[in-house]
Amino acid sequence: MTIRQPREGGRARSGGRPTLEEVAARAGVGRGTVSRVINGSPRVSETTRAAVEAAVAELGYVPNTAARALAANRTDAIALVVPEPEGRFFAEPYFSDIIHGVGVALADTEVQLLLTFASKDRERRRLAQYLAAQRVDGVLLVSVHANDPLPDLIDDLHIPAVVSGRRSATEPLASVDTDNFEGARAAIAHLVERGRTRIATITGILDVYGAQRRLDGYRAALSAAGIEEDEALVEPGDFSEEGGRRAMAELLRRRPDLDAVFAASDVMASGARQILREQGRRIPDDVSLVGFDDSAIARHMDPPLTSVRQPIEQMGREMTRLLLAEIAAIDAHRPQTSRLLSREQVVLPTQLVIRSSS
Amino acid sequence: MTIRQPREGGRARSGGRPTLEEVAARAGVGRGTVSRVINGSPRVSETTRAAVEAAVAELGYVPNTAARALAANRTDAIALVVPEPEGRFFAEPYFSDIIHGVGVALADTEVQLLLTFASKDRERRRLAQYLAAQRVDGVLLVSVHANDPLPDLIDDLHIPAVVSGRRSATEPLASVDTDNFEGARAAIAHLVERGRTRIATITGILDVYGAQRRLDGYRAALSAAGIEEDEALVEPGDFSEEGGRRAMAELLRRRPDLDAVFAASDVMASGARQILREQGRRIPDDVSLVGFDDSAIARHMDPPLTSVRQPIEQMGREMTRLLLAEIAAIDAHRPQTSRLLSREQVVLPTQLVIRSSS
DNA sequence: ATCACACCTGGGAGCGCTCCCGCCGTACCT
DNA sequence: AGGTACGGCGGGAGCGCTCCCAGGTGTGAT
Repeated sequence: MTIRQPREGGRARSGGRPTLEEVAARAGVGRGTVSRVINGSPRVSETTRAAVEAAVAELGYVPNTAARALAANRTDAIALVVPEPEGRFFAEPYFSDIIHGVGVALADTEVQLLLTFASKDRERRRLAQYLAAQRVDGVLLVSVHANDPLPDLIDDLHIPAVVSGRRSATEPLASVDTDNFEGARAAIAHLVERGRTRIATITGILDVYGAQRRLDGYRAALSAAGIEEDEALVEPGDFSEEGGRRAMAELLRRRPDLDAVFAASDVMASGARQILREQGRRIPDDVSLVGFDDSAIARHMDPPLTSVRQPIEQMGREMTRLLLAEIAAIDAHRPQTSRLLSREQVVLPTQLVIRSSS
Repeated sequence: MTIRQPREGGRARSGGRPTLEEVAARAGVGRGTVSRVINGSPRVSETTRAAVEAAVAELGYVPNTAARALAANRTDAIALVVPEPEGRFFAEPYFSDIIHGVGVALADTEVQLLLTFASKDRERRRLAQYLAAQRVDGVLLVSVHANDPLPDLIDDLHIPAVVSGRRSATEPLASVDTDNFEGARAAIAHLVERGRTRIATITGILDVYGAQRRLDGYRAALSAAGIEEDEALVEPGDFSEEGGRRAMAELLRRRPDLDAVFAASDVMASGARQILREQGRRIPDDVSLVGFDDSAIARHMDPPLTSVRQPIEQMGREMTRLLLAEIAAIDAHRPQTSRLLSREQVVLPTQLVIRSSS
């Protein structure tokens, strides 16, 4: 007969960290009780709780997340998935604000945020694997294009998810979006009020639903003002500065008499401004310029840019709130209960910030 | 006698994902064999391997990371800890490049990168908890100040860690750094060569070791050139644009006759340039300007900025390489083996990129 | 034909936790 | 006094995996 040696508690790295059982022994209680204290269950007497807490403090006990995840089937982590290359991620203040909002919403929870990039196809596949391996309880998806298969894939995996910016009018996932239509409409109405009549627009990438909605708002406002549409005044951009320059040059070529430009992003407005300057147009005397996002660029532009503010940080907060709610809902569900997830669609208002460019 | 119902496989969320056991049954082999195949062990016959792989594919099996982490005591994840507020993180191209390098080094591993911010004290504590909970196998620390307790804390936890930028000449942790001294020395030597003699410097935050080294290099180069030191030509900045402006103004006030400025970062150089312009100094005719980092700012400045390039992406790669090596080393160690971690110190060379500002 | 040895393989034990069943004791009712 | 709740608690079972031992099978040497 062979006596098996106990396995030496995993790898050397475990470094002899205390376990639940050790805390229980120290406090003179059972494992279950310690677990209840750790998880804040009310079904523990005050005295016992105090004893356990003392033992936890003395031993410097920290629950092992892997064990907890395995036993409870939850990870207390959510992922923010960015389907863009790192470069763009860092370039756009948008992401910084979103993350900040998420951070705020997570501040008084125990939930950890993971950042994941998934621009290339290979990374996509890895991400799918990652999610299937149940490493997170839910997913926040930002900057999703209309034809991106990722959201549906995530949905198929039955992983709670919230997207920022609907992909279409009938977004099947829970989403948080800003009122792009109304924001654009207000911007144009403002230009009309200023007496502008030949108002051009540089659109975003139109397979992004929000960009499409901004264009819709532009059109609606013109028609409401009784101004006839003119396709020569609409030029697609790609949300980049270079795209803004290109589109602006093209618009000026086609309609040298334009008297206002609505760019679907501040970055594009900045590009447009360069071209206007180069061609000797004064802003706002000759041409009014309005952007979208109200980013730092808008405030620092010369002249300061009128822009449509999106409450991006709030979007981050809302997304997180929705996601945590979805996760909680699933947790509460027993299999027999019918699955009526909210799939809430939140639309946040925009606000026109008027500066001297218009 | 009561028959206990089996526990229904955790929560509803588990969504009936296949387990190792199910794959084993399907392939007609034992658990151990499937595990070996999944982990690429060579001790499996070709036929068996094929059968298992088929079963894995059919069932769409993905190993559960929590279970694996618990059993093997490793998570296959590392954390990049940024002890700065999100804002600065996004503002500095530095981080973007580091992350890119890390991504490259991780590309053909199964290791996942987590991004963590820990600027405020509260976040620090949470981070410590997080790390103690063994959620990552190791930590990359960037942008560490000399007096930051975080690294030592992490070291006490016996978690493998690599810092970017030593905190002192005798950094106890493994580290990757650039040769700040030599970079600064070369920049000054270049200015001397250009015939400049009254060379000022705007330093970084001097409790950052790298900033101190740049100042040391500045001094060494001057003394090597036989130029007498003049403390009126040294003004501390804080790595910000505003700090650069402030320091430049102060330098011009004290020494209106200066003929060159070496700024310890491109951002500060950009601030300095504004003040030089405002005061009517021509660059480089009246004053030569040199920066540090060779960031995008340097290339886009008017005139383009001479700057010391740091191989930041390579730093990210090196850091990751060191960290993975440390983790592997610990993994291989049995407790009885003495702990001789390398604690390697890598110093990467810098390169002076000469443009028209000098 | 026998033995030694390699190579594969199955499955027990255990990682540290959560969940839940059922026991114990006390307080309250009849 | 006995019965009945109920809050508090202990500990068994199990989450899905890895590790490792022992056993089986096949090969080549004796």
